[in-house]
Amino acid sequence: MGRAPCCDKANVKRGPWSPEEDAKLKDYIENQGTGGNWIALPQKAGLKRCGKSCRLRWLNYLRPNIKHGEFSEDEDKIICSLFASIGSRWSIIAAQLPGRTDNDIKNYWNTKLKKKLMGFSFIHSAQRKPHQATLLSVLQNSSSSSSSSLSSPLSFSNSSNSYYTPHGSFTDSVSYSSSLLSGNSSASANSIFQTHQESFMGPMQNYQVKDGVLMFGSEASCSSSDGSSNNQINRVKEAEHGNGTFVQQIGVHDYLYSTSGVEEGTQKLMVSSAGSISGWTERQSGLWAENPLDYGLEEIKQLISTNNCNANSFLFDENKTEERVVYY
DNA sequence: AAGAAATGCAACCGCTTATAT
DNA sequence: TATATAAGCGGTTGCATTTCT
Repeated sequence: MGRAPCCDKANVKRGPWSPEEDAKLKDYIENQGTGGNWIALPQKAGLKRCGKSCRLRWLNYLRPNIKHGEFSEDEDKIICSLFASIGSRWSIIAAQLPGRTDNDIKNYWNTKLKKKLMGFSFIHSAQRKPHQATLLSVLQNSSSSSSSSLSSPLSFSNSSNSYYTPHGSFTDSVSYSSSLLSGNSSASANSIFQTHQESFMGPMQNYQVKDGVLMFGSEASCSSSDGSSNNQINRVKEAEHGNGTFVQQIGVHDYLYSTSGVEEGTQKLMVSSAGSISGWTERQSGLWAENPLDYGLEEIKQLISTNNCNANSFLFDENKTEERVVYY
């Protein structure tokens, strides 16, 4: 037996919202708030809508500071890089782009950004080896404007000995991740990561999935060759230390997290199966490979195609043969 | 100019997760 | 601890608009 529907679908209006409905919802929420109960809200606000529909309308369209319109190059970079690291976790990606909604980003990715990336690949595929085209260069070259420094909360680099380092507003997600890291595993995220692990070759060899945690780098290389010590890595433990910091134990190694920023050492990126991203200070050097997120275009393409592997909606429609000729 | 195809995006659906009881 | 319910989320759909033939 399935769960009860959230509303009586026969008695709720569906489809596009009218300006009058928008005004009613906006007025009500601005004056009364949501009251923490979306299900009851439409009746109170005098709307013949499902609570879920109201919530969606508010979050995606009516709430203040929503940014509509063109995405900037910096936003493109953030979206692509995060997609490459965590997949289609749109809400997490949206959290790094103030004013953007997950729905907006999802639509933008599906309709434009994917094509932008792949279109670049089409242009350059005859000029360079696939793995030489990093994500960064793709984005930079696909833009007429070249920005040397980014104002985004993420920094990017395609040089050696550099990292994709969460900082600035990204530290927000550290505290966010601390809750997610506590064992909520997402099957879909796991499967995505595992699929990626199988799919990625070359530059992406330097990460692995361990007990639901995607780990960039070459941790396996520090394990004993017989693999026995791998078992020690499998358990993730964490302990709150107050004042915004906590220590996470991954097998035999401890990592210090801080909501106030990374204090010392080398910043690293970890993505848990729940999709959280954390920067941390590595206490023990030599565990991780460099450039964990210096994704090549091929990896992005693989990722895109893997995410759509069972769908007719692969990046390019089967009927659109022009692009397919390039890649297959 | 008209019809077809492609595109973009708002909204819906249903599953998962979080929370209250 | 188990169960019920609401919220959150990502995938998908449907329709209006734009572009192509």
